[in-house]
Amino acid sequence: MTEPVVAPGRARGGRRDEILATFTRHVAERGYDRANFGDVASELGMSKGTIVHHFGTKDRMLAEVQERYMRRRLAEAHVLLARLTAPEQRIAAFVHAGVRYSTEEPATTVAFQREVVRLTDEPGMETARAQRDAYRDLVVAVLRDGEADGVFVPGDARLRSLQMFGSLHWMWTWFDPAGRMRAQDVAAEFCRTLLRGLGVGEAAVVAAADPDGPVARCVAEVCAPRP
Amino acid sequence: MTEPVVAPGRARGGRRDEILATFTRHVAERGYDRANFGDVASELGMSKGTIVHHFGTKDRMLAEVQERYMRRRLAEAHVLLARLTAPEQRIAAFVHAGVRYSTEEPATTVAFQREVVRLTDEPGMETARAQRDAYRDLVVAVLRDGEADGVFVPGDARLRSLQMFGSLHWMWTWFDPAGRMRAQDVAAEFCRTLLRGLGVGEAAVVAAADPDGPVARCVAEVCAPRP
DNA sequence: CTACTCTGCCCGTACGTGCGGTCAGTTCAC
DNA sequence: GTGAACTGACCGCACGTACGGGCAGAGTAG
Repeated sequence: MTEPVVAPGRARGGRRDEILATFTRHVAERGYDRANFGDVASELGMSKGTIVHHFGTKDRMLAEVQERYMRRRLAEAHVLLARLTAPEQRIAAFVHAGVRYSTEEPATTVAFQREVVRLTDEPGMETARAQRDAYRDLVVAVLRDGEADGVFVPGDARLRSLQMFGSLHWMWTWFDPAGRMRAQDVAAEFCRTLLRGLGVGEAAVVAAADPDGPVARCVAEVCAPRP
Repeated sequence: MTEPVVAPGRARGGRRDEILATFTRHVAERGYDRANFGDVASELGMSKGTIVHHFGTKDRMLAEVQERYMRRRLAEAHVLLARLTAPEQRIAAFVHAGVRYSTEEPATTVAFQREVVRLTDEPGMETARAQRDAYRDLVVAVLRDGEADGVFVPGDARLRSLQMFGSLHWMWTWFDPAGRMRAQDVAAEFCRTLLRGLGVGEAAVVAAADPDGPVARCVAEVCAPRP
């Protein structure tokens, strides 16, 4: 699950990343409130104090998880937007990417989605909230552009983005990466229903949703686990 | 916010309902883990012991919240299915009803949606889980029927139901019943995108999604706050 | 090379607090 | 009398975090 970071013994940055990864997994499994330093520390064979030394408080640890996650997602989103230009392809890419994360980095994704609500009010989450809003704005802009181009039927772009994010963010409650259903097939089905719902023609829908099509391949390249 | 139940003093069933309502609101606002007996009790001007006397444990309180909520939703769903027969109308009714709850009973709805995940594993939640599954099965059945009738384009009915529930269950993170946006308009937009995505013809889509149309009116009657 | 110091990583413990739940006992309606 | 509603004091525990110190490696003066 957690790849060996650098080498045994003293790794660059110490065990900081290791702590963060384990904490993330615990948040994913039990939620933030029930995740605690003691369990993380004992699982890693270290002291609670070590965690405090590296991160200070629990809040900040969660904030760091969220910020790291959103930073990667934002970076990838910009690359995808640069490579794909058709509105329906761009939307499809967001969906494929959103679903893909659930298998690629299940722990981080679930941890993020479980605790997004803390972005809205909790102090210290301003950065992560801004990142999340920026991401949503990217999607809204694509929906507006597509609408202006006549690719999507007129409608409320913000509501549509929320409808789309809802489907994706809810996945953590039912999707099992180890289950029978493949992530790509979920993405394809979601894409088809969504794009068709936006008024995209059937041929373009099928092409953009295809789990082996150009959009999905592009997403696979961009979102590949970093080397 | 909380309507005066019966009369001051000794109400039928004691203050049990009052406790449950306040607890529900606290769960909606802070989540289950951060909701505690002390705050509920002091807000109601009673002792913690009273709450324990009525409900035993915190788990059971949550279970009762979930079960009451799902019981009402299931009852209404059956009425709606009896009154509406066209697949696209039935799906639209589920969406309208789902959105409507967010304004009609914000506390209960948010409390339920925030903590649905506990239905999957936590013991003592079997009843609520069964109710939730039954509800989802109703939707899946409608999707399958519509598919068989040729109203919906072929696809994975279970995935589609999850896509739909995702959009609705996510609402608690962004929808503000007191905000500018009306629930009915959210429902209309969601309906339009979803039904169109299922392959329903444009005329039927517009009719079923109309916030003042027959489907919405039917839902309003059935889901009216009980007298 | 040696000795000394500085610094960042890490440990173990202890403290304070908040919370779920218990219990013995009181009040009150019937 | 009987039983339900209710109280308030109390317990035990889990958890976040503060704190003091240990230890190894880098830098530096001699």
